[in-house]
Amino acid sequence: MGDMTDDTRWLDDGEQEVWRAFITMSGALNDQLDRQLQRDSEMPYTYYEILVVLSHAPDRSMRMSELAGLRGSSRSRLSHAVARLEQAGWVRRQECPTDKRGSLAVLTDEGFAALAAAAPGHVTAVREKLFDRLTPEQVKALGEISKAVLEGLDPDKQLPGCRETDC
Amino acid sequence: MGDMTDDTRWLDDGEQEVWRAFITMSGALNDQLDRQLQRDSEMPYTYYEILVVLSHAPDRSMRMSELAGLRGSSRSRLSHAVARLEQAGWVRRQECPTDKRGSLAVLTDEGFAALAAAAPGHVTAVREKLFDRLTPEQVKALGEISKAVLEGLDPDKQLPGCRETDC
DNA sequence: ACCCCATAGTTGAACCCTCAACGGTTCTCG
DNA sequence: CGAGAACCGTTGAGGGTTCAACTATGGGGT
Repeated sequence: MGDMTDDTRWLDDGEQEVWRAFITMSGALNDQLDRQLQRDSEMPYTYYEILVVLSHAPDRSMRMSELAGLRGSSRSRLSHAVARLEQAGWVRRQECPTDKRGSLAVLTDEGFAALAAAAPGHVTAVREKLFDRLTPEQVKALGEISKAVLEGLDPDKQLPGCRETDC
Repeated sequence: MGDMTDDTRWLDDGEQEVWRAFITMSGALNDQLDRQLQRDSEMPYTYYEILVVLSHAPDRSMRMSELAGLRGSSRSRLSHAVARLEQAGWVRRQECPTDKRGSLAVLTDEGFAALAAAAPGHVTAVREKLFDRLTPEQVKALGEISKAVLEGLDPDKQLPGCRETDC
């Protein structure tokens, strides 16, 4: 900052082109998936992801903290989100039996139904907008690229395990 | 919806893995770049992009609409953003001489200075978090993948031309 | 036991974005 | 020329996220 020499390694033309293409693509993709869910199922993408994770958890319930960590979300954000989902009737809170500080978020039957209704449209959108546009080699490359970048990101936003069917 | 048959083409295991890796990576990357800018330069990433575009425009000024279209942003969003940037002293509004409906957003000297101060840290972060983690082949592949996906997205979120130096 | 600190979760304010509605201007076309 | 349509930009409300407190409980270490 107080140094006049510019030792910044600027992006060359090719890198800039890739960077702009990538950032525009990921932003627009996110945007359109979010709008699709909001329009067809009245929920933002981040809430959909919460419901997905809960639907796969034992008893369809999970500690708030674990749920937050699993999606790289802050505790505060999750707390607000669950408050909203609770008000929609899709999730309810339950106190944790083993830790009086804790809360469990539990997916209700209505929540499960809402998720089941939302999933096909969402998956179809993901397929149409992403997978259908790429060759199998590109899909493979995208996976490897994503994992490589993910390993270099600061906190533990690592990939949480998710062996499930309708992410 | 009223159809009981499930003709949804669900994602197979490999696709799910790629999808989760990609969506996690792009979200976390965006998040960390945004935090870096907010922390070091007191501006969100989207505002940084506005300043970048303005800095390359003739007279460092541009019509609101053009500015919005260039970054796939809504008019409303841009209007709010420019209001904020104006209040920070980085942009000022000026009425358009040829169209009484129009406004020009003009980058001030303070705005240019703020951008110049923010750019090195931002570019360094992009390089460290993205390009340094990938091989040249992967960078090339990422560019092609991004463009292929972009071509399949609904509205005209196409890549606006940007032959510039510090995006 | 006790104190100290770490942890779980919540809250409220500030900020950014979206959506729908609006006033003002330009365009088009009969 | 004179509607009516299309366009430019703004506004305000509502919702989501962040950040910095704050409460309350749990877990050591002495």
